[in-house]
Amino acid sequence: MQNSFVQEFDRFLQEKKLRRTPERFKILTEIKKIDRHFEADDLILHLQREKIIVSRATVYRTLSLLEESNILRKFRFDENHFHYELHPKNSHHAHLVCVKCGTIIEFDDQELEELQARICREYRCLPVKRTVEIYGVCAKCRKKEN
Amino acid sequence: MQNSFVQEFDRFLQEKKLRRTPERFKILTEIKKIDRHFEADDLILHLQREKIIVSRATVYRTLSLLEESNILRKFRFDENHFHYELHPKNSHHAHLVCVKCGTIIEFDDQELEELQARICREYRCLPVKRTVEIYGVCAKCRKKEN
DNA sequence: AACATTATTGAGACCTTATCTCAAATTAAT
DNA sequence: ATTAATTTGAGATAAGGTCTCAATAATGTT
Ligand SMILES: [Zn+2]
Ligand SMILES: [Zn+2]
Ligand SMILES: [Zn+2]
Ligand SMILES: [Zn+2]
Repeated sequence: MQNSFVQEFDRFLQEKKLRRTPERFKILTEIKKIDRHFEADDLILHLQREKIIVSRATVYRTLSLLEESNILRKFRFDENHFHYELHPKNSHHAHLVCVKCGTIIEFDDQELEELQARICREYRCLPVKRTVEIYGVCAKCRKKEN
Repeated sequence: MQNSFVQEFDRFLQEKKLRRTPERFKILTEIKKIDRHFEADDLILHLQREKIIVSRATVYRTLSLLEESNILRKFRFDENHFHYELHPKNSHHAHLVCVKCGTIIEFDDQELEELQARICREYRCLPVKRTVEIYGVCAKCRKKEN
């Protein structure tokens, strides 16, 4: 089941007549080892630590491909870099982000599914995706403050 | 009523013991002339056209102050620059963004108010703000495609 | 009004993140 | 093995925004 990402990527590359290079698979394999949300820099560090030598350009290019193939989801919180996460199929979710410590809590957003559908119907818009982020001070940080 | 933004900013600056410089007010005045959403670059262009000479650094610094004083709201859509808009008090709204032409449609998100409250209660989180963006292909762009 | 104090400004350097360029290396088809 | 087309890596470049610091200007005090 974890490995299905590799198969999926493989299929994607074949379909698009792109090449199945070792670099691409090494990167995906490393991503699987990282916990849910990560940034490009995290990934580059992980690769370096594992002595997997891949250029920064290739990392970014592969991230794009993984996004295109719906294996990764790309997010932007209030910072100026992106976050990525392995895309759990069929499971849209939204984020609760602590403005103090940066902790990201995920929550299910079934009712947002309906909101999106309704709004798009109303404006005759073809829905593509959505981002829903709530920012606040998490329980831990609130304790610390008091 | 439009002018209340200036008064509000004035009050904010006084309270924070910041200085009420001509630059700051010229920038806010220019912002009021721009339609709803704008980017820093838009603003800088507008100022140049009106021969209002203010440095880029000051524009950015003033934008921060205006955000801090809740006169502006700062957004990031899927691009890598920010959007700003005059913050219509008490009127939260969310955005529907066309992925083809970039058109931004605003919609009311009263029901998201409740979602935010509920989620924050659940995670004992103190809500600060939220961003809700739906991306899709707008009616116009869909027509063009067919 | 002049002074002292402190904040603000502007010009350009700098930073971060990400993308682009192009020659060299690799893949995959024949 | 040969060939054609894609991919890679190193470093240049771009975009967007922030920082630095000397010069300037606002405010409070006399
Ligand atoms: Zn926190
Ligand atoms: Zn997530
Ligand atoms: Zn459109
Ligand atoms: Zn808006």
